[in-house]
Amino acid sequence: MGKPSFREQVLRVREDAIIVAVNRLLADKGFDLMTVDEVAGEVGIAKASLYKHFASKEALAAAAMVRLMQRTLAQTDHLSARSELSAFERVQLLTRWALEVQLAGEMPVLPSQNSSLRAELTANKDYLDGLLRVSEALGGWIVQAQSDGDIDPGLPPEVVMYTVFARACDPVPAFLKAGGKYSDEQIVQWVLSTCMNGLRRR
Amino acid sequence: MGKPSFREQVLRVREDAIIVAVNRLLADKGFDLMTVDEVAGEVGIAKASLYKHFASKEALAAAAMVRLMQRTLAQTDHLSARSELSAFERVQLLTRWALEVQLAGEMPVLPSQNSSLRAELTANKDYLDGLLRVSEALGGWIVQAQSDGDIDPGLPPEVVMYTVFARACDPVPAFLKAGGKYSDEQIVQWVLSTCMNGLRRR
DNA sequence: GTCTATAGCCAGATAGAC
DNA sequence: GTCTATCTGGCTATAGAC
Repeated sequence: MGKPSFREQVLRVREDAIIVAVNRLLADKGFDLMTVDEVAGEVGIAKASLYKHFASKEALAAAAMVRLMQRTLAQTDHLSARSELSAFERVQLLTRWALEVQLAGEMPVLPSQNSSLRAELTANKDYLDGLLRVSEALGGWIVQAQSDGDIDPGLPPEVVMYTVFARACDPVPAFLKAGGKYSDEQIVQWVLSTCMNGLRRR
Repeated sequence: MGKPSFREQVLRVREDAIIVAVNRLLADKGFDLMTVDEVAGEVGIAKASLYKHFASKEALAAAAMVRLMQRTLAQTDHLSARSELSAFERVQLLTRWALEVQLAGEMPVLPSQNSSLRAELTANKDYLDGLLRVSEALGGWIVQAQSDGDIDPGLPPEVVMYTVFARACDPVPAFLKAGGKYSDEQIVQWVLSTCMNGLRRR
């Protein structure tokens, strides 16, 4: 475990640039319409060079998803550290963050049906590890919010968790944004409140 | 406008079979992963014969969307005719119907980014007409439910409408179904209640 | 209108020189 | 590791016989 050489650092920076480009293209056009040529063009290297870093198009997408998981985990840790927040507020702020990322055009979206993609993700240890840790933190908040009386205790925690996760690919914000009539903040508030009010104890 | 000949009726039945197959495949794999060969195989005719009925893969998908719109419109008319229902109940029952169609694996889903597909749909008079009529009916119910005090009057009707439409492609039901722990009816109830409670006046 | 056979194209992946 | 040039496979769409 010696310190990375200068050459290794350059490589790392280039791979980061690739992943950022993939992330943006996935958010913009989705997996199927994104071509490897576009990724190479965006980064400014030849397609063959891309394949020296990542073995396949699926591997590119998986790398973007790993990055998303790391960002999500960082946000989760940040919210956990804010001791003044209730569990419900943590759930709400994580959902808000996801909506903001989506409206900023930085939320990669994958087709849930593609099996080769699923195989790549379920074989990716970094992705699974990040997903697990996010789920554990969010699941803990949900259970706490239910015992606090903020979230309906009649809902299984996993239903609440999926509902929150699903906000990351909710088509409503993009539709409202396309209409051009409302600010991003206004859109976030409406979608967030309708989501969270639906989970509240009645 | 003479009555259709036997030959024309046979053709019509065959085209219906094609559209049903396309609908199922779209629900199952989505537009990009669906191949025209699969459609032909499902119907049991040669691919070239398909192209005598529909000019392109996009036209196939558009036909499936027209069928969906017609089904939705029929459901809308049916709910309008039930005079014992409140506007809010009509909104709720239409949403429930969409969730049930989705869980039955009959909800075709198209990539919203694909531009050739968008062009095909926005050029299709039957589709646009159906969409308009559904929107008018649903929009009327929403405004009525707001003045009845059932739906939050602070939400623009279009926000409510998009939120309802979005249930048709909500990933949460499929996730819960994949878990295998709950019945379809239980899943529908949870997703429906969290959605509608989020729209309610508080 | 139905079929078989094939054209044409595009995108993922690779060969091989540097 | 980067490049140019190329291979390969699969998919949409069509030609042409019946």
